[in-house]
Amino acid sequence: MPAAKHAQGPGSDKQSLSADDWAAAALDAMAAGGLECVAIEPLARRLGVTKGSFYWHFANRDALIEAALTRWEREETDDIMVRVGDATDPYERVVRVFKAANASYRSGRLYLALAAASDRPAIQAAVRRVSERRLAYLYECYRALGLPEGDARRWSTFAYATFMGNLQIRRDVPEAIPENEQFNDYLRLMIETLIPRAREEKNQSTSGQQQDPPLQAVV
Amino acid sequence: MPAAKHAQGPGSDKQSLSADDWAAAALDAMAAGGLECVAIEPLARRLGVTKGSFYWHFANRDALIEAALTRWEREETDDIMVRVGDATDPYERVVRVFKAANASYRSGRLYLALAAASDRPAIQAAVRRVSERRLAYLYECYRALGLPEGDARRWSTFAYATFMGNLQIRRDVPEAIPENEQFNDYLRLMIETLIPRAREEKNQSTSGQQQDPPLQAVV
DNA sequence: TACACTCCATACTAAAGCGTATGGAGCCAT
DNA sequence: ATGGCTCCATACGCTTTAGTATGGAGTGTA
Repeated sequence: MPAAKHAQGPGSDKQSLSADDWAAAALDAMAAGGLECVAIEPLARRLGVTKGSFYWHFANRDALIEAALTRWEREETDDIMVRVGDATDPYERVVRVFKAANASYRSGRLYLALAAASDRPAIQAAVRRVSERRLAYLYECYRALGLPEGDARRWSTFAYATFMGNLQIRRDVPEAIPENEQFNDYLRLMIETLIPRAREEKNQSTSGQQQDPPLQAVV
Repeated sequence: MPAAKHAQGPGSDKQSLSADDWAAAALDAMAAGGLECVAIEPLARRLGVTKGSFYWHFANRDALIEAALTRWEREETDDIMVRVGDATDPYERVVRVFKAANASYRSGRLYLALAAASDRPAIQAAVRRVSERRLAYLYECYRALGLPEGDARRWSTFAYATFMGNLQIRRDVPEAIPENEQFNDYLRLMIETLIPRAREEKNQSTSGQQQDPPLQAVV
């Protein structure tokens, strides 16, 4: 199960855990059961080693959490870059962000688990940085769509809130989120409602869901 | 600090904790620091007693959590009833729900803390019931606004996602939520966007925030 | 006065988790 | 082959917490 890739060793790449393996395992445990599940001995059992391994790679539990947060922030940034890709059209960028936000289960659960650790300042700071980065990205998209500062600020916050709320609903009441074709209708409603340009160009009705070009499923 | 109201005792109402006092303290700890903060000895210290008191009122920690959940569900129901009040107009009802969702700090933190305890089936079930109840209420509001089933389903889920996301943003990135008059603009944008009747009757522009009747602040 | 009941304090056990100390197996160099 | 380095196992101590056992102060009742 462990990736077992050596970090600085030149030759040997057999069975030898790296610090990053521990960080990855910590994130997995975090996404599965929250911060309290990031315990050293259970993680060691999951990795097939004992505490002796952990305390060679890390000074203490906080160091592990720190490393996991660093890895998480990098994952999040890479994720956005990959999913948004090379889209230059701001409308297309927001659409892709929207689809991405509803696509990855693990990413959503991880964010919610980390954000719930409100008593850890380091975690709180990382969560804040990630959210601020996303909000700033959305804000720039709305600016590029031609909205003035105030409107862009409001629309981007509005849109981000809807992203986050969908994550929450999907975790807490999964059956409330439509599936398959129903989900496409739901996604289209949010996209058309939350991107002003879409509303201006495509229709002027209030529900508009039958004559628009279909969006392909994202899951 | 403890309310010290006797439950079944006829005469004495001096210093004597009831089970509900423990449940209330558990919810407070939950809202402040999550489920892991619901520990018996710390709670006892906060209440000015020892574990002996706790294990007289409850069989074990799970029983306390169960009682706290019951109290929470009742609080949530009462809260909605009180805040929505006697409004019969569905538009007004949704507006009030929206304002209420952004009004109570503690309620939002409590929901997020409970929903983060994904490893406790009892908590997960209570969170699901509360969310389903809110979603059903919103759905009926949108139905009363004249929307067909599919549209009402999508709009109510959309709106609820936005509620929840705003709670999350307010906890994780507080400065991202506008304040004072800026907040009123933000609130108005969401309300007008998320309630079809408002968009139909009031304006056809895309941002519309300067000539509408002002909404009073809710905080 | 004797008894019972309510509510809580104190003193334990057991388990889980963090952290430390130490040694040891494998490998590489000289 | 000897020493040194990397990575980990084992054993221990410490703290926190759940849970139990027991007794005791206060109050009411016969």
